[in-house]
Amino acid sequence: MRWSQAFIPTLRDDPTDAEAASHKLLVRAGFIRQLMAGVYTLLPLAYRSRRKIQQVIEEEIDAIGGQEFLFPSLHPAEIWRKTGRLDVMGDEMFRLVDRKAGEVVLGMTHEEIFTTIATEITSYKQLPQLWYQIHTKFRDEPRPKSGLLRVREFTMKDSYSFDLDQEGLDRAFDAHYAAYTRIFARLGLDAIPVEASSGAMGGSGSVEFMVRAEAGEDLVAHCPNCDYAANVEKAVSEVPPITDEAGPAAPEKFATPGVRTIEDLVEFPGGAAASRQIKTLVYMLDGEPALVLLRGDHPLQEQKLQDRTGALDFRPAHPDEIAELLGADAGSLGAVGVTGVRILADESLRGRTNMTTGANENDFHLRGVSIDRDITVDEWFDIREVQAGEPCVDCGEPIEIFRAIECGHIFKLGVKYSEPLGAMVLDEHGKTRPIYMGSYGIGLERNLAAVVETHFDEKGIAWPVTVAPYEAVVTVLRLDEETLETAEEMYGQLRDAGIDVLIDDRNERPGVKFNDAELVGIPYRMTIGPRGLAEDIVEINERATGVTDRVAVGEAVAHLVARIEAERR
RNA sequence: CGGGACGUAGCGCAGCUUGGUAGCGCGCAUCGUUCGGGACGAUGAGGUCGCCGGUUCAAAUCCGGCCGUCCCGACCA
Repeated sequence: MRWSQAFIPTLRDDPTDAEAASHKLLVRAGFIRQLMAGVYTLLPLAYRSRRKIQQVIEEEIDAIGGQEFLFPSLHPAEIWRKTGRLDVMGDEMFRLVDRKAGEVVLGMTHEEIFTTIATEITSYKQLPQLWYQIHTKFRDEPRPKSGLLRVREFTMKDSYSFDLDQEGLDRAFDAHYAAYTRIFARLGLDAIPVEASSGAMGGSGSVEFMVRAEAGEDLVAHCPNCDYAANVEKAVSEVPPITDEAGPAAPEKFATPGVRTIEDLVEFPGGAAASRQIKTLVYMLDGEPALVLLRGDHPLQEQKLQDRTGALDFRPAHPDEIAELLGADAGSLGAVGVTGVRILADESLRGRTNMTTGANENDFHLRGVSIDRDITVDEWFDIREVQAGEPCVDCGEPIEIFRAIECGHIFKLGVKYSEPLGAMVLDEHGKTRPIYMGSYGIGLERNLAAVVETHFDEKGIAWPVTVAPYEAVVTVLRLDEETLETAEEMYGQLRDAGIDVLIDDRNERPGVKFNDAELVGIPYRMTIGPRGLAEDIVEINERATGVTDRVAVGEAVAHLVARIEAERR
């Protein structure tokens, strides 16, 4: 490709509305343009990179036995109704009505649709099967952001495994785990597998592949010592035991004027340390109020609460709902003596005595509260969010918490979809059994953005060869006859050698060409100018390191081809 | 959904307080001089000032409504 003819609209300024590095750079370097909130056009450079990611994924999924399909994006709402997910997905699902008033949805994932085809599997002899596609997903995200990191229309590789039993599913899951590890490595991503919440997908277990990045929207708890890693939505840590005094025979009410927060009560004379307080939160779970109890210094992890309770509709209660329920405002709430309301408590409160909590009367608290004696806890859960520095459950070392991008997610689904949709087989004893399923997803554009998030500097993007839109650019410094002729010769030879190469034949000054090549992030630049040619040399510059080698004209192509091929993987 | 901000040329912005000819930088076009790290000069093209309505002799500017976009919190590849 000739740069003079290529549509590579680079910009001098960062777009104002971009925050994330990948967002700024992909716009500025001419890879993407926004069409509307969370919807982007991939310009030729981005499309080339995405195709390379796609190629890597196809190779690795094919290598574990994947068969590639292409499923529709338009789905009848009815299929989603059968598994109950028409409601679960809520407003995140794009819905439309066709001319015959039929309810139609746009696919946001494809468990139901793949399973519909899988009903044609009738015998255990046909198992296992591993099916996948690389296609568009639509999700009406409440808040698209950060360029390609979180969008409403995107490309996903989604695969689905079909096995006779749990052991088969485990094997398919492990095969994907290994394939994903290879995929991310080839893309130049340092992806950490972490335990994750399964959310709306359901099933028995899931692993997310997380890439550490400032622009990431997930928090990962990680132990640097033993490599324990989990999404904070799932992560656990040790809670050092606390020895309480027995306390009084019954709770004692005391006045706490103006005390509204845990911190206020810590400071208040006659108050209590945060670890000796009971925090009382009110949540509406599917329309029903529930008290949620935690230690004063422990934050609630809402995803855990949602996972444990299975609530679909889920929100903190409004102030008026709280007042009506408990007769006091947030800041003076407690669970002592409360009946007729579901009370959920975090495990760390078990057996605690002599605690302090709100009295359900504004400006009053109770001290000397013993959980078992004074509060009717209906359900005990692990619902607290782990904090950096807490001891690792496996080795006791302090855990760290960092931001990360979820680049892939693999799920053990079990029979959640096969049973309601009737994907059954006869086993070797002639018995009807539901197929065990897994599902496995990688968002292509998000991975593209994740590569940028981890491969850039002040000059622009620095693509790994495996994802770069072009592997090399031949930069022609002067368009005089001799220089141009040599450059064309090199360009032709590189193309013949199978290199994805651009020739920058624009009538621009060298600085413009250097800056554009560095902004776009092409891994190797062959610089050809009259000065070098006078000495029979060209320069080969590596974008990532900035290192420039002077190479004899006659050896330059072979030199560059060898380096690029070594990095293709 | 709750909170905050913004919408003026392809991109980045000023003008709005105090109503009266729509401006700057970059980019773009033509010509000339330049040419190993975003050149210089000359000439020029390009804007329904987000949309609808109101006030006014007159609205980018004042008022009302709507739409769009971004950012911060609750959701996911």
